[in-house]
Amino acid sequence: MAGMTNAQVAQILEEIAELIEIKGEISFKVRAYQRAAEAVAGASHSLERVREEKGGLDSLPGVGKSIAEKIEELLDTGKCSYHEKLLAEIPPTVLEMLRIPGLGPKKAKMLMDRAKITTIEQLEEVARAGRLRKLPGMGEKTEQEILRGIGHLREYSKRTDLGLAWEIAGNIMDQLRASAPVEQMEAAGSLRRMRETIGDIDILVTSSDPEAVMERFANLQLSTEVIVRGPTKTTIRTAAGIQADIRVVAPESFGAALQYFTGSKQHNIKLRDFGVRHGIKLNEYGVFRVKDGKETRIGGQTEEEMYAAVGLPLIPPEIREDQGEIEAAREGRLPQLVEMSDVKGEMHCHTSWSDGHDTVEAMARAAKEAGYSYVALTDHSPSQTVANGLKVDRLLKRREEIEGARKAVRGITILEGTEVDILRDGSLDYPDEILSELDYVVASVHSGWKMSRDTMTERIVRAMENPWLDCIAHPTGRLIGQREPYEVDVEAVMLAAARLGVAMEISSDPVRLDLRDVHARRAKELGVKLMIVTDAHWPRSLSLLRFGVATARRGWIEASDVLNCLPLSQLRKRLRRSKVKVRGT
DNA sequence: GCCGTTTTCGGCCCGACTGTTTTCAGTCG
Repeated sequence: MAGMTNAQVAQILEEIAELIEIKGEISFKVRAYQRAAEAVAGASHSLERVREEKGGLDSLPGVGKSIAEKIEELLDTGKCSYHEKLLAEIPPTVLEMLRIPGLGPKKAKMLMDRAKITTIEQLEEVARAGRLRKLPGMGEKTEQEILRGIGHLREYSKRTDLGLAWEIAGNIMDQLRASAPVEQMEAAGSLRRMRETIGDIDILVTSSDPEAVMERFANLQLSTEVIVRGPTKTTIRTAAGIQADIRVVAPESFGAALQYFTGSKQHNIKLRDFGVRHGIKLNEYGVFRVKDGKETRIGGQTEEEMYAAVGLPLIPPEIREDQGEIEAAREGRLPQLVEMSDVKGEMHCHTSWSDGHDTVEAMARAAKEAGYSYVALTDHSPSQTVANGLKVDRLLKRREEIEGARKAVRGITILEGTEVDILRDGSLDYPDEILSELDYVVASVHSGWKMSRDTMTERIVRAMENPWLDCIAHPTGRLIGQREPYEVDVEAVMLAAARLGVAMEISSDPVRLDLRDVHARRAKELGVKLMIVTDAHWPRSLSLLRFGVATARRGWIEASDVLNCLPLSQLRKRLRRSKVKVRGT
């Protein structure tokens, strides 16, 4: 049993694409592997399940006979002989060289063939010696660009998390609005789709004076380097490392450009392909009817026009990932995605009784100001000594304070909750009689991360069998860019949640986003109800909700799938504990 | 290598910018 994850298989397919691109295979073959890699990475089932139960591997879009065979080999043996054969010709260090901005497959091949350069270190040495410029297609500027690119790669090799990218983009747009002649302005790209990490920030504007906008953008305070400076496009590197692009487009093309630059690439390819079949051409300037070789412009000012031209309703940016959204739009079954305003209460936050930074009353007031009608205070349980977890005596003292706050803060219901630890053996960190007295119990793993996959899965499922457990918090424990998820069979946990009526969280913290988008989508299929929460440790973190809602939207989640979109009375009836009480009394 | 409302063969999205070029290839999104 090789036990490869979808992500691992996707990475190998992606590597095959890069390797054959360096070899000089036709671009369509390269794209076929890239497309297959994306389909695998975005699949909502494990590849094993797709193979056994879901119509076979070649049912994935972009996966045919040949690639399906390679995936089978990977699943069965953990290796792919084609991949290994390619790696014997092109060392993996050459793939690392492709990460250098401005260095693509063609130059990599030339470097390998003409100068025996196969590592970043060799490349750096040759460039520093001023010998790179003597190679064909290279010059002094390319040499410098490559040296800069190597430096940058070392400094900032990772994508930026959604939270930071959102902040920087907001900052840039605020400054431009205040000091440049911009009219319409929107961030496009993966930021608009709210992906969990962002490669770079894309901003689109309309302006009567593009040059002034370019100039202002290039000179923003957070710009550390101007990488491209054209009449309608400028790219800067920001102090945080992430690059930002701005493009000025004509007002009549704003919708077309926004659609185009929002992507995803695969969504756009499919949409264009769909357009071509209807005699419609879409590009970043507009949408055109093509007849007898002549093009007539029929729209482009708004995104709605772009989609309408091919007979589709507007598809929300978060689901433009070529994961069935175009087909759904065509058949009139696009989901009505959950919105911020649908969320009626916060169901996971902390106070200064454990590791939060503010009092019960302050958190309640903050939740009320955020527009909520209820808030569950879920401080940690005793095992979380580092987080000042509450032993039973302090839990009871907190209860008194909550009762006081209920009188002091009107207009919001304060729920007495806990985030109880799931101990190593799967038991919970409070006795049942205590858990039964609370309004709400969310449980999570905070210790013993390095268990085997099976043991961890059993541990969590066992915890869920406790009838007082209402919800599982941040189910995979990952911290994006900092800590890998613990080994756990998410599918098995979700199946247990469906069986037992336990809800699962989407944690909105942009470092967590856990459950992630594809898991949320699968949870919905299985009938698992979700909670979108912030896990706030101080009042201002309540605003992180937007990232959790975005993640839910990326998972095709509707308000009816989310328990804390319900009014409190209905929420209470849907909590797992309500069923215990009915049976028990 | 994949795919099918024109197709089981012959297509496959397309434009901007840059650098190194004497007219265009490579990279990027």
